[in-house]
Amino acid sequence: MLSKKTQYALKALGYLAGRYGEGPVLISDISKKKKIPIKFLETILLELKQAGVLESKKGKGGGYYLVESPKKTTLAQAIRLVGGPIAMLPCVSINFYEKCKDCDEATCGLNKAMQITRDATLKILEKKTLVELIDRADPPSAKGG
Amino acid sequence: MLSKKTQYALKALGYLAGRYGEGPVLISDISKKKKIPIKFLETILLELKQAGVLESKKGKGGGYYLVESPKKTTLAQAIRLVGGPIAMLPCVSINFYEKCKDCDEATCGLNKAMQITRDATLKILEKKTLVELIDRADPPSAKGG
DNA sequence: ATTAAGTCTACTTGATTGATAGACTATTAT
DNA sequence: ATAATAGTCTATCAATCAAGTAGACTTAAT
Repeated sequence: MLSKKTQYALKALGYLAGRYGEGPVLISDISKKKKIPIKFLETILLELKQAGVLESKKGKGGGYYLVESPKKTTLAQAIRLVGGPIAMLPCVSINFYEKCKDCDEATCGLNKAMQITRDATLKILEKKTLVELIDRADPPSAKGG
Repeated sequence: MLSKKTQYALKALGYLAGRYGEGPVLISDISKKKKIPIKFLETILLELKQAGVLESKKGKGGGYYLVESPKKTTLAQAIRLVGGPIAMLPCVSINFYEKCKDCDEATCGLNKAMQITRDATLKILEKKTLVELIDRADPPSAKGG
């Protein structure tokens, strides 16, 4: 299960993806539209900025925006930025690998099964991008309504 | 990430799968061979018994054993028994479904992406069984060593 | 200077995780 | 019967993490 934080991050990224190219978007705007507690959202966006996917501008006319086109960032990348591992076990994680303390990976059946699962998951999440997260009920340049 | 508890459960099930048909296996045996804290293991095995996959016998010659052949229980079932959902989001879970409070599933891109991921994961975990978890370095009827 | 808006530090609260202790109950063998 | 064996139940504990909140601080535009 993805944490609430990760879910919020993905929602926020999806919203910013829909506003890509329109300049900075207010935290408060994202918070309202995506129903994310604003203070919590602040810390998440900051983290995403420090990770390099977002940029920000302070002061009037400020806000957050995607550094690159939404199609450049995959869902796998996005999840890892805030949510950590995608694999189901540390001994099978690519980016957060940790050796199993008490078992031999060469002979461990669980390890093998989870590796196969991880590969299948990654195959999907590395193909999908932030573009997928743009809400169809939330058009790119909505002016009215 | 699977919790420690779930990992322990899968290891224990794998061990019992390798001993299937040999009668009851001591908790202390599983604990030693799989390096699982015995008191923690007790609660896990009890849970698995209450879920119906294990049976137990008290007193001398007692222990735990699989109710059915290991090939009858899939990894998906095993994980759900102790670890809860397999899906990455509640709104996409089959066995632990919860409606998204603040978004419409019909138009939510995240929902769609996670559904596809879930299907791919399940396709694997519903095909693999406890047989896969039998340790190749831990032969079914080891007498020596 | 004033206002707008992001940034940083520091909590708080509650739940979950991982683990342990000890008493209790059922079974087997003597 | 009784002792030994082995699972069962109740209770607890410390540590961590998740989720959310508060408020002071910095930067930029007008």
